[in-house]
Amino acid sequence: MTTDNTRSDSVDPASAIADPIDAVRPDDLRLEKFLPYRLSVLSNRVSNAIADAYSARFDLTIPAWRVMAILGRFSNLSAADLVEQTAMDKVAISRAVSILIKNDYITRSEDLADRRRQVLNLSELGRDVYERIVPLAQQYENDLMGSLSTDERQQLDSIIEKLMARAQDWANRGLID
Amino acid sequence: MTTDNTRSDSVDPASAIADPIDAVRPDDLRLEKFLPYRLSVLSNRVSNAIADAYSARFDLTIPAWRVMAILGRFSNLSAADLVEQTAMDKVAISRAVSILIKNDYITRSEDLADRRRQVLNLSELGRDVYERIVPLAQQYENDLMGSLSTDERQQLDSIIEKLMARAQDWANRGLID
DNA sequence: CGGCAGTGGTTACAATTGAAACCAATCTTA
DNA sequence: TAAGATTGGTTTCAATTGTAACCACTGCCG
Repeated sequence: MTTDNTRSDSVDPASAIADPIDAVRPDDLRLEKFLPYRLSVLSNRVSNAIADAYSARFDLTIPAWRVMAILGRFSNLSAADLVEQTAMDKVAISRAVSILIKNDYITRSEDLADRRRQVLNLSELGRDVYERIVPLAQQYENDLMGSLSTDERQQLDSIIEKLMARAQDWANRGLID
Repeated sequence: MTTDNTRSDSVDPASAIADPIDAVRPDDLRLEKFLPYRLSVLSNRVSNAIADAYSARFDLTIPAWRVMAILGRFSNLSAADLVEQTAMDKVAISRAVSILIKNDYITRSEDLADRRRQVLNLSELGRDVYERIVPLAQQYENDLMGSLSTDERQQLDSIIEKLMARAQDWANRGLID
């Protein structure tokens, strides 16, 4: 029996004549309007759909795909470079790289100048796969963007930048308190 | 040595005089412009910041907080009702509920009409905590929204709805192929 | 009624993720 | 050039999450 909570059980009798709008707790939080919640649901839906597509077609996880996406554009990167470019942490990179090597999608070679570093590149097979994934990814992107007007696409772009910057502040300066 | 991949190694000599713009592979994918990636990074940053705040102050995970947020507004819900309202699956709900009960934030009672169902409500303690979390959540929301103009807030709202609907389509109709 | 399909919810187990410890190589500085 | 600090990357172990199987109960149909 889903019932709205009214204030009836906690309201002070003296204010019982208050405006009816008060019948809904003024500072309840509507989860479905709460931005962090909505972002999370949206992002999960999108990511899950795409993850399914990649794994079905190429046996790739999203982290592994991200690494491929970067290595498709830039060559001779180290794992640390990938950390910079992907917003993933080094453990995730390490795991993605080891999967990709097992699949022969990328190659790893020592950096003779600094023997801690490993130099990563797409293999030929990896390049082939990359060239087949990119259109698929773009198809998803286009399909999403297709639900927006040209104006909305620009708006979204700039809105995301602003929100990202704000959330980044939180991480840097410490949280709101 | 981070080097841009140019087409120099794969370009056909006959087209070497092509427009210089062609020096960047035309169908590379720029991860940092790719909407699913950006959504994921943004959502994770926001969620992590908030999760830290909730867990530090109230020992609550995000799933548990979502359950509280719903129970703060609606009473006498079953776990199945929560599934409907939160976009979480029933296992996640079950786990969140058991944590909340352990914390004495919610109460669980049998539904005599249907003995499979459990009726969930905030406890008094839970209501107190709820009333302290809501302002915190709103502070995060306001802080995020504070980086946007009034117009942008409306735009974002409608853009999210559209993207959500599209992503929902993917889940329903099966993926793009 | 008796059987069986469907619902509400939990449990068990595997896969994924995160944090910290760790190893190896390099850099710094005395 | 030896000692400690730093960097690059992997491993280990615990916590979180996802999937499937499961149990208990209800509701339907013969």
